[in-house]
Amino acid sequence: MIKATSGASILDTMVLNPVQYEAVCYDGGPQLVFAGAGTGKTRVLTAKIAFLIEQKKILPAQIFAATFTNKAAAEMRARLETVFGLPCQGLWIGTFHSLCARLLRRQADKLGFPASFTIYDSDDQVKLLKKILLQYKIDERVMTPRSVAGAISKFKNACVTPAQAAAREGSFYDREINRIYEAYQTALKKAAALDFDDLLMQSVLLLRNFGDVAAHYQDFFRYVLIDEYQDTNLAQFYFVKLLAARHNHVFAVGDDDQSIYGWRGAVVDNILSFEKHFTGTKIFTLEQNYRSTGPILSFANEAITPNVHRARKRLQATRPGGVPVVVSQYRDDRDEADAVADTLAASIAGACAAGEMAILFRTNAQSRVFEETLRKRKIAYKLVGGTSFYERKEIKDCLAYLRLLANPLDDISCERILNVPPRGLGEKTEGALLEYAGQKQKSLLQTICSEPLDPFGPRAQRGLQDIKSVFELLGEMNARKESPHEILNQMLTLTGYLDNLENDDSEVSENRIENVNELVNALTTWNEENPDKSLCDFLEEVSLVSDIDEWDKTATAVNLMTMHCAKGLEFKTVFLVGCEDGILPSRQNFDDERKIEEERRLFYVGITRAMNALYCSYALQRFRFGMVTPMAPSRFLRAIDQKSYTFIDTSSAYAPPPRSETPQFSRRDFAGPSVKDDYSYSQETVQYHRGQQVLHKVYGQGKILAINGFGADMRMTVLFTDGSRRKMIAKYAQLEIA
DNA sequence: CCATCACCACTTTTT
DNA sequence: GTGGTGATGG
Repeated sequence: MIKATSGASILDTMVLNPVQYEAVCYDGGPQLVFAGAGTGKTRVLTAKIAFLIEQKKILPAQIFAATFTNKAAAEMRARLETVFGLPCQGLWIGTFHSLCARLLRRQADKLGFPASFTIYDSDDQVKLLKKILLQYKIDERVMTPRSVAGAISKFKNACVTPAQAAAREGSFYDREINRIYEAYQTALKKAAALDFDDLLMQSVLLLRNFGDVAAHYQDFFRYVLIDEYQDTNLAQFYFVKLLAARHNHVFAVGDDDQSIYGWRGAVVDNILSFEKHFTGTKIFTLEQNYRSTGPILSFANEAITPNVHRARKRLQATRPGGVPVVVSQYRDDRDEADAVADTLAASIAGACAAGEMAILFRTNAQSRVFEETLRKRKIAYKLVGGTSFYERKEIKDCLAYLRLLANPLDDISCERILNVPPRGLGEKTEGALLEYAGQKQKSLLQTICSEPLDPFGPRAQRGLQDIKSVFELLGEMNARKESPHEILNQMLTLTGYLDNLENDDSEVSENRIENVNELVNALTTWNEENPDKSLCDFLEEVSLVSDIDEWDKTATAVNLMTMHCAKGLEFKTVFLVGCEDGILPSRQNFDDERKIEEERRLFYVGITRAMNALYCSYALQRFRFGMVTPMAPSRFLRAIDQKSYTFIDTSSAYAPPPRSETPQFSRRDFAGPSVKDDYSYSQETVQYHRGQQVLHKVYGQGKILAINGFGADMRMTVLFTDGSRRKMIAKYAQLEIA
């Protein structure tokens, strides 16, 4: 480590190693910084901005810096402002999506959108696609809204417009998709809405199709900085290429080994062939890892080595000492959770604060067992992600009102609130309203507010009149620039939304009331912090928050999140749970070696979050999809030399259960790489047939309704005498023939 | 029109 | 366990 010494500079206060320092101060054109996990990437990026503002005298407003999360952006800005005292007014720093939204709001008219356009999330997207599929009379079994959404997303991530898509050769299915894509884009435009992918694609189209706009921004933005470059997609690449065309100052930071977003269109090739696309590129490689101890790093290096598609590099440990990585085998998911809780409790009582520890898993569904166990043990935890606050029904309802107020063309939001709270506007009225609006060539809300309501029955008229007066009042408030939280409060009163929830005394609605109140609070706070921002700004922020943006590092609770979510974070102690084939790697990626490599990178990302202690674990069976399923240790673990970790098998610590309860598979001790893939099961098969009366030791007598598969994979549905119907795996169910 | 219940299919990761 | 959908009765 050396300290920068060129004159009195902010850089002097930042401890940078020689490569970091060189990367920060280099100013000879495009730069690519390969920054392995824990090598000080954020530090370099922050220092680079400081260098540009302080040394190169670049105006903050002329720097375009794309980060991976809003949180990272906010932290960097705060650091620059408060620690270094640099004015960052106008600095373009944020996620690609929010930066593009900012750009598009300013130039919306060029693309034929109002500046107040709405941002549709995947939920809205699916709703809109459902409507279109219905219109086109396409059977949902042939094409689901989700699959179409995926296809459209693919187009947009590669910046393929409907016209370009239509010009391509393709199967009947492809042509159908193209038709829907075009209809979908038309519908979005009519609703003055953009989806997530549009934010990127339309920004590219803006620069591509409007030479003067492009020239302006190309001239204006002197430097373009991109973090996590390995996770950019084609649209983002085009955008960067266009934006930096004039000054050619591109500063990209990333790590191909941490590319984990291929499934949503990211192209690792963006980083791997950066040099080819930006001539005169200088490459910097950061390999000094300051985060993890030696044992964790060797484990990480070993884990990622099998990947073929990567730029060769190896992280160097700088921290001395360290305890071995622990790999543990458990009987089932509950045992795994219990053991993790034990270790957590011991650590909290000892050396490590709860907030410094994290449980990382592959899928959100895995969080459940841990939540239950931790709650039982009274260990405070914080679940990051899952269904985020803003995706809850009641919150989306409230936001739909606000969105509709900001953009009366948004029919999806209007349909959402039409009968929420219930006001007698059911399916029939909705259909009639849709029809009527179509005739009048207006949006739903416009029709309700400005057309005679005579064609509707008296009941419907009353309901529609309700909506009309609500929006007239809210519209006036908005026009008087009253604060968004007052508008929300007024909405809740006028519509009786809260009253409606209060009348329903179920536990769910109690929770919902709390959530709505939380929304009011959030909006109030936001309003205080951003007195000059509008309702539109709030809605945009809400649409673009990511799960991790909500995360608070200082909280004194154990962190639970997916490995994807944990990217960019670090914890003193990390539990990598559910390291099982079928989960990590996911079964759905078994057939594709490239996807397996991405799963392996995810495993690598998980490992490299750990600073001092890493526990990897797997269970031999776990409760999934409503039944107990046998599991085998992850192939990623099996590929690591057993000398690189300490193995603990707690599954054999149990006293052998009575014979009738013993699962009928041979439980082999895990023995590192020497173990073969044959986690075989004994052939002690019983002949079952449909309609047979059987006896279960917990549920009692029942009848076999259906049998699927055979041998070790046999599953059956059994109807028990208590009326319950259960799916079970034959070899665990231990059914006796009655 | 609305609330309720039974049944279904689905659970990879997310801006 | 979830959540969405469809049939049924109030």
